[in-house]
Amino acid sequence: MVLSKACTYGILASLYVARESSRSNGYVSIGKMSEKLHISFHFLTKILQELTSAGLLTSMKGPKGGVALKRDAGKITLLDIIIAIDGMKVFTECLLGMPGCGTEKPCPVHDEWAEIREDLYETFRSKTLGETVQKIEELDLRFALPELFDR
Amino acid sequence: MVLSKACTYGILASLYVARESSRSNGYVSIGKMSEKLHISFHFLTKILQELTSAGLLTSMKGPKGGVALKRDAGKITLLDIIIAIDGMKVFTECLLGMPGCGTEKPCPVHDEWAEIREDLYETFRSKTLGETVQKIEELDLRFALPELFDR
DNA sequence: TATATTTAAGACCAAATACTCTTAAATAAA
DNA sequence: TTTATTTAAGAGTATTTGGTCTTAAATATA
Ligand code: SF4
Ligand code: SF4
Repeated sequence: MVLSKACTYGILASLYVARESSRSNGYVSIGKMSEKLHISFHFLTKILQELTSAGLLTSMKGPKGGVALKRDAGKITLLDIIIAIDGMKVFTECLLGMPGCGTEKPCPVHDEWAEIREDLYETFRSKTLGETVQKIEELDLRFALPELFDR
Repeated sequence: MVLSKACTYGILASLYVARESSRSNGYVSIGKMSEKLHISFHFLTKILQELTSAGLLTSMKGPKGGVALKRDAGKITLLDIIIAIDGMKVFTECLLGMPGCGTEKPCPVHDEWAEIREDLYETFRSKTLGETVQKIEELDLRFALPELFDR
């Protein structure tokens, strides 16, 4: 698996928050979100805390509390989320897991792997939450586990 | 990490076996191989057992025993090794870990991910152990952990 | 045939990841 | 100001992956 489970949940949740705030603006409840996305509340909370401390979300406690995007949805990319949760290693790690190996004395699959890694990076870097949510609405794409949130 | 540790070790070991048999033909000792590649003997043994039961290697017990390629090095691809150890899931799995999601109602990154996955598959499918070993010799590439085997 | 060598098999242990639970702190609203 | 609600923090548990160790079986060779 390229991304950790926590990271994929983080992406799905961020998209959910971006989508909700584009409608109702205000804080999005983690409890409600966890039900809609079918992700364990406590686990999701912890993941969102990472995004908050990374400066991508803000949170508020108490009734009507929850999380919200800190920047505009058009200014946060999927890459931002991934780096905050899994780190850059996703895009720098070696395919064959060799330490200290690089371009000077590469292994036989380095060139292809470096290119694929670059493609992945570019894919995430070029997608903002805003654009992605828009695409989801337009094309009726899915971004939740089995049952998509009702409406 | 795209490939499991076991899988990367399996690839490195297969290349080692292919390289050795191109010189000395006969069985390659797992003990010696584990020293040269700096991989734990017992762990390596277990991995090679998987490759043996997958029909990629043959083994022989006793003095002068070890493992050898079952088919010609030009007839075994890196993909064969990967499928034997990690399975096809490497190339079919969803980037966002969504179950039962496919092309009919895809998520916003499906197209890019499907293409990247396909590139990866093609990279491994197109590389035989034979060709790869040849490339290693010609270009003096590395395929062992820190210390490459001495000669 | 006896012995040393080597893989096979599987139990076992360790570390990382995934997930849960409890308690505390903040805050909105009654 | 009291209470209900909600996130924060961190301890605790489960599962998966990575790795070790022990014992058995095969076989070459002395
Ligand atoms: S050369 Fe191969 S082994 Fe080395 S970093 Fe690149 S992909 Fe990894
Ligand atoms: S559409 Fe997205 S979530 Fe669904 S299988 Fe493809 S990559 Fe995964």
